[in-house]
Amino acid sequence: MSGDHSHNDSQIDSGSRHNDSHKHKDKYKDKEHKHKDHKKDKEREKSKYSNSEHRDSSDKKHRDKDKERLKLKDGSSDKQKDKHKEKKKEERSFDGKPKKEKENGFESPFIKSEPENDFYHSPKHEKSLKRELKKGEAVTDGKKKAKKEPEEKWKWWEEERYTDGVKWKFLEHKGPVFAPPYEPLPSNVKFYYDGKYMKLSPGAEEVATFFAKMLDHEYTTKDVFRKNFFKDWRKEMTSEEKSKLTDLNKCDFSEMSEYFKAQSEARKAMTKEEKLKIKMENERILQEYGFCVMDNHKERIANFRIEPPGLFRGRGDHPKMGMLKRRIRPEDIIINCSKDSKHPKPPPGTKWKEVRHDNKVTWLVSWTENIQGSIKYIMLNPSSRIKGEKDWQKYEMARRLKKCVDRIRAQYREDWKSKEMRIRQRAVALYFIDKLALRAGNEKEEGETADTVGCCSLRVEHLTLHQEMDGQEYVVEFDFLGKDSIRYYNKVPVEKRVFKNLQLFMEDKEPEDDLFDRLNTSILNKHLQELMDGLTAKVFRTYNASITLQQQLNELTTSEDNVPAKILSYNRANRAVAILCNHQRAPPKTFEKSMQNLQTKIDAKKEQLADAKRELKSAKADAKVRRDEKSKKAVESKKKAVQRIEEQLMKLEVQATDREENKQIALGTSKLNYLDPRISVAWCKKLGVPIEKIYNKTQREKFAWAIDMAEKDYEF
DNA sequence: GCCGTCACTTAGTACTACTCCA
DNA sequence: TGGAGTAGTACTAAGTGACGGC
Repeated sequence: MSGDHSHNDSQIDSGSRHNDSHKHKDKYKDKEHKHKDHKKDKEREKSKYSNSEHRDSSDKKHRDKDKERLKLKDGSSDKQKDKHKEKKKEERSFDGKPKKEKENGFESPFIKSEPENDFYHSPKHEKSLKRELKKGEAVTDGKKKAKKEPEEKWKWWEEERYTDGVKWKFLEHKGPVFAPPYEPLPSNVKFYYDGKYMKLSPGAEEVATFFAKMLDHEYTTKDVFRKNFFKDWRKEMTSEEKSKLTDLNKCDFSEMSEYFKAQSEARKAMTKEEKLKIKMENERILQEYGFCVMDNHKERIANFRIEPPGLFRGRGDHPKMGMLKRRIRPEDIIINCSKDSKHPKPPPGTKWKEVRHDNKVTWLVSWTENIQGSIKYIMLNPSSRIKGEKDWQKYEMARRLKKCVDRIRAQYREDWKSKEMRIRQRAVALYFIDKLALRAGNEKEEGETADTVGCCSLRVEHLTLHQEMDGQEYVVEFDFLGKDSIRYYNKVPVEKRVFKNLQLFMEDKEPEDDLFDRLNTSILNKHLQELMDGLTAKVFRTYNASITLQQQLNELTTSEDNVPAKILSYNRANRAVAILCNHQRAPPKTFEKSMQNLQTKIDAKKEQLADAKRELKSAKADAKVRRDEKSKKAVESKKKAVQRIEEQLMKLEVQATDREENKQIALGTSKLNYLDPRISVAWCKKLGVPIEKIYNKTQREKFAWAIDMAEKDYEF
């Protein structure tokens, strides 16, 4: 962590999703949130796609103990062979100099493309799928798979980038995949109202099945959920149904629920052949709809399926939980592609809402959802050029912050003393964002979402000031619900001046009043913009996460450690970041059981080790008496056995420690979104840890740019 | 300067497919 | 070989922040 950046373990221990209820703010207005139709069409129509256009610390106890243990054996065999090909010595800059103009012949290239496509489209691929299933070979990580990865990947990071907001010049795709139509229930699956069988109309039946599918979920017991569901369900009923079905409590969905459970079981029990058939069909759909062509390159689409209808499941105490998420039809869909591409066709007898050609945006398909009125998009996979460039840019921005963060910190410390309240508030808020990695905290429309806050939207009730606590002075106790209604709980000692300011901000205020009443994210970001070009509140999160990882890796790992020890340390560094960013998860349902199993394994291994040691001892004694070759060999083999078991035991123990420490912490979020991948790549290269130990296949694809460009001496 | 809209990133969870071990 | 446990993936909600109009 940077400088005084510390956080409290209590953050995780007590962290959980909470259902606080809060009073409403006056300033919120009760407005219908509706989106107007898009306006800039004319402008968009003007877009040109000419090719000639420019291309432009609680861990410490464990840590020491485990390290000691792991140091015992250095798996020198684990040392990675230096397989990295020679690369440019200089680190490439994001704004790197333009390379040679690339020729762009944007004729519809769905068919032609990289070698991998040929593979996927060939009968050979189908055969290989079948073979895999037959052999039970994994279509995941591992040696077998590694061979299949195409040799030549497009290195977009070595090419020139577009400027002036142009995202692409050619874009062709097949449009979205719609949710399958509703299949009515078989006649033997019945719905009962007030104990009596009732045949539902298809529309009402479909919505009823959404509820039935969730019957075992806690959601369906919540009043808000039930109320919203029933209200929306009634809208789908015939007038006759409406008059009869007036009380949700009298509705009996149990047969439906049983039917879906049985279906799910049947799916699990399918034969290999049936499963293969489904797999192949999915693969076919993926091949047809899962890729697009963007500027002569075939790119993977992230979410090409339209969200199916169902019941809205908000997070936390969401006022709209249970509402009906309606079915999206072609008439709701806006297609975005280039003029000169082969436009996707709507299903027979239907029309798209609109086909537009806006190359200033990255999305392929969009529609407006009915719950919040927000727009949903189909976009490209994280491994695509368009996402990768943005990611790279994000980390470059964070690195720029690194260069001026001292000046910014000095400035906000100075501002704590300002005569102006708004400046003091801004400075204290920025201090929290920097020190605690809090999110900016945009204002939210009341009644539309769960009551969650970020830094700028903190209320008086979210903080408790302690002049002294647990032997520390000026402690601020935070307790609020952040994004996704994840609880943020932390006790932080702050500087006296911050403490005094907070007292001032809270003076004469009610608990539900804003802590920073003279501040919002727009004001804060405008100020940050003045301090550094492009700086916003969220850059601090990226910066602090990445710098923390780098510092922790330096602190925790040495080249003498063996690979498992290094990985344990990496996970601990990753964990420090996850704690800083408050990335939590619900403990896995099977956690206790799996820990028990692991402990059983450890105990058995210990016994096995004791046995092996005894055998070694007796073999030694035997060899001493006999003094022949045979007994010498026996001693050697027993020694090896002991060694092998010790290694196995160590591995299990490391696994147990790692799992225990990860119980409530989600490492994935920070790894994927906050940690400059070049830090991890450089660390792997420097310490001889295979990159596969840190990043799985998907992650390696996302971070291909970093894996290719970062050398072992890379510094964030 | 405020507000609404839009585009895009970040987030946790549910489900599925795979691995490993008896 | 089958089942339990887990890692990986798909899904989609919930944030951030830019921008334009009034």
